[in-house]
Amino acid sequence: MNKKIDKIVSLSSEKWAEAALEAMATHGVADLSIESLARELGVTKGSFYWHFANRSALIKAALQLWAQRETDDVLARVDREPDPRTRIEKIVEEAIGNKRKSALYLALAAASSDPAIGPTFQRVLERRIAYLADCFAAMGVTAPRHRALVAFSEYVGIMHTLRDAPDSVPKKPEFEQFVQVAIDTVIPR
Amino acid sequence: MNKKIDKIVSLSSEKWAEAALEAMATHGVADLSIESLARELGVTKGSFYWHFANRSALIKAALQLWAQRETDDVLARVDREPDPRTRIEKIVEEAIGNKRKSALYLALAAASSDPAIGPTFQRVLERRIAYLADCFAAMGVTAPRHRALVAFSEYVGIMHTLRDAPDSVPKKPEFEQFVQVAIDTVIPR
DNA sequence: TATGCGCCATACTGCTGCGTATGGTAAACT
DNA sequence: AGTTTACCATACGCAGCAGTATGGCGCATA
Repeated sequence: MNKKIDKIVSLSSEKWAEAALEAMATHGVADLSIESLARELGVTKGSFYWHFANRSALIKAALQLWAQRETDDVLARVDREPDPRTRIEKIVEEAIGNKRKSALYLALAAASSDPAIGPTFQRVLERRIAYLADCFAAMGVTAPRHRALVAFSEYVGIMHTLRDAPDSVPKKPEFEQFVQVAIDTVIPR
Repeated sequence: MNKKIDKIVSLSSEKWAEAALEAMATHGVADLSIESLARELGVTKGSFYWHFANRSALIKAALQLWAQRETDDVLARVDREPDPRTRIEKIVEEAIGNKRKSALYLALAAASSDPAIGPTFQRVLERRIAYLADCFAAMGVTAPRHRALVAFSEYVGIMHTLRDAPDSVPKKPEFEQFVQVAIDTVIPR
């Protein structure tokens, strides 16, 4: 019942959750196994089942960690920007550039039918879409909610295309033009 | 070495491939198991391993079947339309409306790291993107290839959003407006 | 110093699913 | 009629993984 002890426990379980996020980003949620995680962490299953009740609990904890870091932090950072249009551009840039974040997002999305993931994941999506809708509303565009849905879908789709058809996407110098076209289609002048 | 025998063999293996597509669309590629497929088909594994060498061969066959039906047939049907803009609209409508096709596409995409899927899947994507680019080029828009990438990504993203955040997408009457906004952002007036 | 507890290792059970080996059956062929 | 062949069932070995039971070690506290 000590404060110090609690901290140690949470840190250790967070270590498991972090490793789970890493594994899910690289191999997918379905291939996430306790024993392989333990091997990577240099421990055994005995450690895991002390910190978590079962596999589902680990996934929930990892998902919670992801929701906090990814959505809360990003939106808090972007929200310091006063201009709504610049805010959207910042989100797009942050999303497209980070390959690990994209892989993790797509891995979680692929497992959205999992009851341990679906509901929370859905809430995160709604939160992001609502934020985009607020940005569009602040810009005074028509049908901000619909535009937000389109913008978010386009962002997800670009991650998808970059992963599944990288050879079809132009490289370095031309890539910036492609991103610009994508932004221009979503954000009205 | 009879023609009739060959036909029977191919039909039987095609039956397996069809069932595999159905299972992948509903439960994902990772959860595709030979034994559960056999149960659904009312046979046992003995049948499967006579038609296919292993699980990977089944996935390849199913993927081949999907590539033919989905891409070849769709593009051939759409290509009868003379107006390029109408062609794109038809593709979008066909894509968004069909829930099963979307589920199957996203399931295959989620397993694109599988060597039995990745290369073929990538070629299909390039083919679709190239077709869209041709449509845009026929319309005389600027940067048709970039626009094609944006349009395809948006199409994939909408499937994603519909699956993972259905409550965030407007229903029946308002849904059409949303689709119209999506089309308007991609196709210039 | 003894005792409790946080943390982890070891060793097991049980299940699922891939692949194989082998036998059986019905129809086609000789 | 005998033989081949296409097709499928049965039975098995094997591996990976979830979850449990139990023991051990170090450190703090009493």
